[in-house]
Amino acid sequence: MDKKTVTIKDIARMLGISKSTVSRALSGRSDIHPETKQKIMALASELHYEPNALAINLKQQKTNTIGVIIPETMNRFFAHAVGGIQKVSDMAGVNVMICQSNESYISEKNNLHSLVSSRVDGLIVSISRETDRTDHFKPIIDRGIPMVFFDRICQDIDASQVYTDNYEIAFEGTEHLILQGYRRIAFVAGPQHLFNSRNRLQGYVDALKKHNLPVRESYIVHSHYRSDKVEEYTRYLMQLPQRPDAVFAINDYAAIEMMHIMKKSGLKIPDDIAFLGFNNESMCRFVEPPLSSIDHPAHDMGAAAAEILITQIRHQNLKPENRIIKSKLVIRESTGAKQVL
Amino acid sequence: MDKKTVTIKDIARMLGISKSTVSRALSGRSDIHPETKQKIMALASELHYEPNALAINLKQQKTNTIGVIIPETMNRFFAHAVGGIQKVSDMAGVNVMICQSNESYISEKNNLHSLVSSRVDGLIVSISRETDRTDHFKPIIDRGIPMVFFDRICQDIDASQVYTDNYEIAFEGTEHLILQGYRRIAFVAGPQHLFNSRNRLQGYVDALKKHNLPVRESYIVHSHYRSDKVEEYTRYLMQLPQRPDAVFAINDYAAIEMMHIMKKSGLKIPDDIAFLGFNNESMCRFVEPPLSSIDHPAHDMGAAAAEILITQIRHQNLKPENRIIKSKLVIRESTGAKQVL
DNA sequence: ACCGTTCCCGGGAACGGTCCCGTGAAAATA
DNA sequence: TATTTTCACGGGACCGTTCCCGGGAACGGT
Repeated sequence: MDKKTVTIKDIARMLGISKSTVSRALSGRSDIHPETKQKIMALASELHYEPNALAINLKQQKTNTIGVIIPETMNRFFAHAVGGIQKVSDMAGVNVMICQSNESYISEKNNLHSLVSSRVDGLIVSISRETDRTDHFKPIIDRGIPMVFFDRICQDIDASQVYTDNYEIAFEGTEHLILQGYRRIAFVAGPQHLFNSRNRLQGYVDALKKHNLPVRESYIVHSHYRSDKVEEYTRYLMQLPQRPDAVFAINDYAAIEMMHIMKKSGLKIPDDIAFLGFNNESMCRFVEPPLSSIDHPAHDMGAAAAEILITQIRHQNLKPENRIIKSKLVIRESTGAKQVL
Repeated sequence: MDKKTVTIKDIARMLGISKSTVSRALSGRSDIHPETKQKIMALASELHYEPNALAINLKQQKTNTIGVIIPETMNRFFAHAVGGIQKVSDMAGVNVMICQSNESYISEKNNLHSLVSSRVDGLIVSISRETDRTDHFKPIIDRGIPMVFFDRICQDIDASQVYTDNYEIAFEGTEHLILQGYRRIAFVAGPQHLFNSRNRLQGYVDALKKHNLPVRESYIVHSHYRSDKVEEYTRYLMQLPQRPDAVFAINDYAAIEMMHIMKKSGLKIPDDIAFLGFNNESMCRFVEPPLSSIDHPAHDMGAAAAEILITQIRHQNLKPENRIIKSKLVIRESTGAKQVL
């Protein structure tokens, strides 16, 4: 019934010894008589002693904790990336603090300050869709705090980056649609200040060019990653004079919802129109028809980011590393060959 | 290029004043000359001073942070619950540290100690599927640290609880199937040491009894929440001499995968067999046919848990509160009326 | 008997803040 | 002018640890 939390000093007092000795016993250092250690350990566990991490971290000048800032925890891609981060961190015995920016620049900045204030040993960041500058990261990197960006990276900054071969895979996906016989391929793009989105769009454009297909502005939809706009731009695409016969969407959610709307309007998939998504969410397998998608290695990216960060924390002054994780095109029925009329 | 992090003492030295004064300026207290304050603030922002949260929290004996332990961040239910927690916490200006137990008792215990060591002001917990005892929570509650359990709650402990009306909604769901004409209703149950799972199963059983239907053990599958067993028990149910004509599954993932397997085997849904899930995941709308489900108010539960916890932190010694959040049956085509032969 | 080691342990500064208390000067009041 | 009040700031203990340093006891070797 003692509301007071027990400290090392309490244990010392109760045992009539100094706090130095207690500290030695609890932190498993040498220079301690086995019997004394035994007594200390026994009392500590009896009193449910919990070391004060704040005091330890303050004294040690490190927290054994890494900070993670992602746009959204509810987004499956980031949830899986966090899974990868956690897995690697757990094995290395480091703690993880997760913050979400809710796709807001202000929140991202607040999270950043909060984590730095908590003296995390390093940071893993995937920037928000609003973030179009990097001045908030600069002073932190200058301070020597290791930092790794992943997926939504920041090119113009001197830090490690983990990302996928967006250009190549977008090219490959588009080419797949072309080879299946589709010619009027629409593209649902992400925010163009993001490195990823730009690269994906470029991959799409270049694949069209390679096959001498026209690049029509009207076929490129700017979704800004907003799920509440899907219906709007789906209707837009459907009522174009030359309706697209394929859609390459920035993520599976958009693709699935578009597919659903078009199906209800009587279009046959993949005969009338094909769909290709991004992320390879588990539900791709279960929708009708199963959705082809780009397998975006979220878990591996998170794991890679954590690996790089932890080695950078352990070995000072390593130079930034860029690591590219390969994506994979997963073909299902939604991009089955176009019906030849 | 100064690797050293700047402290309050550095600022004091550079300005030729005492650290007390600097502290007063930065923490926005009174008793400070405006001009002095101005100078301090200017230098602080120039040097990118970041207060050391460890030192502050150590001195203040509180961290303004709550700890959250959930089984899995990748699980959409918990991801949404965390969303609710974050929302309420953000508005109240408190930080959130999230840990996942990976459905393991050991990890849960480690997370708990880690958070208590970090001196969180309170805890929100949803226990792992392995956790069948509560002795690790007791000493923490005795210490006076506020704690709120949600969804996967711990009945035999003197702490606040937030959960849904599992019994009632399972009853209602089962009754819905019966009223639609289904008679041989299988149930995919969760681990029976969990309060929720027991209540849901009981609701199912009582609904059958109310309508004078037999409760057959062979129709009750124990999934232990393991997604890798779905195919196995689906096959089991399909080859029963009296194949079920409806399945009430513990979650949507299981329901959707079962539906997929049965469809491939040529069964018609909902004519041959109906499906009812749990959680109302977004993909329920997009599968074929759309899956009826129980809308489990994840976000609201998280928000409620955070609300209760924060008021308990702010006002000492409140008595534990139990809050029940209502679930809702969402009817779609997968439980359309049974074909009358 | 003396000295060097080894083994345990205690004292106390330090980590970076907060906050109580004290104090000198200026301002207000008598 | 003398006294009180206000204002602005400094000194220093404290939060709970770690860790360096120093020292006494026991012990072995000469």
